Amino acid sequence: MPWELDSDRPIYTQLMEQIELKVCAGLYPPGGRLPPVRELAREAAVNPNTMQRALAGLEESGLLYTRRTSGRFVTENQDMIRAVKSRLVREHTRDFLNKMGRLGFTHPEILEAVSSLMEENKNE
Amino acid sequence: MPWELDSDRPIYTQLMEQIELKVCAGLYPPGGRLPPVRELAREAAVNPNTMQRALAGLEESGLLYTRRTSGRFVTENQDMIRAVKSRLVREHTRDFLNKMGRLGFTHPEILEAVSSLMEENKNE
DNA sequence: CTCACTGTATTAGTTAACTAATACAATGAT
DNA sequence: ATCATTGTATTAGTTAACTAATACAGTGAG
Repeated sequence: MPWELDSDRPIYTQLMEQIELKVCAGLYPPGGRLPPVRELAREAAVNPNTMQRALAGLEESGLLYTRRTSGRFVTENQDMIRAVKSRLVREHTRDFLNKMGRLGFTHPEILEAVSSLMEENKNE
Repeated sequence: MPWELDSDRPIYTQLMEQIELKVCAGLYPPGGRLPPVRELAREAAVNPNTMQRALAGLEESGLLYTRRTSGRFVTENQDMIRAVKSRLVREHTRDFLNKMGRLGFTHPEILEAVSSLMEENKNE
């Protein structure tokens, strides 16, 4: 299946986010090998150069590393992965609180809104 | 002060969001007149054409309307404004739950994360 | 009437993102 | 040794977003 890509932000940014997410979720386990650039690009329905750029970005941050001719791998450093995950949690939560706050919601009201939407989607 | 603009998404989209937000928050009250395009553009530190595009978008959705030579106004239809606000709340909450879910968080864990970040920022 | 102010339209130019099509070098299996 | 596979680099072309600089038309106050 093609990846969920939004047309209103740079593709390579979204690719970085999605790969980061897959690593945090354990879909690409620590030390594990990723599919080749060309295959990832095909999978995401994206030009290989774009995927290459996304991967290079994640490599810069240390989450991935390359063995020149044998493939690209997830870091074995589980602490780093945990740190990325924590960062994402904080960012998402902070952004959410910020957006709701700007809409005039108080903290208790926010909790209420979250709970009620959870109730609605209990089945998932 | 210049508006909070992110460089990784189209400016006019962000302008639309921010104006929408100001309307929902009552900063631009129902039926009220907005500042002229040129002034809004100056305020946001953006080219007038870009601001014009954003405003045209919001007009298309019905949230704003124009009296050709005397200015641009917020709709008097308070139900529409309430509807927009509800939509935003739902979208933000849904997105947040989705992101946290992908990171492997259960519903109780999400509530916990929100509460704890609220505690941290009680002062705001 | 005149003039400043309103929204709108047009034309041109810049830049970044993305696609496309290759080419190269290193490795490892056969 | 050969050859397919790996990541990487290069060059070119397209498109959308944004800026820039004007020009136009209607309105309302003086």
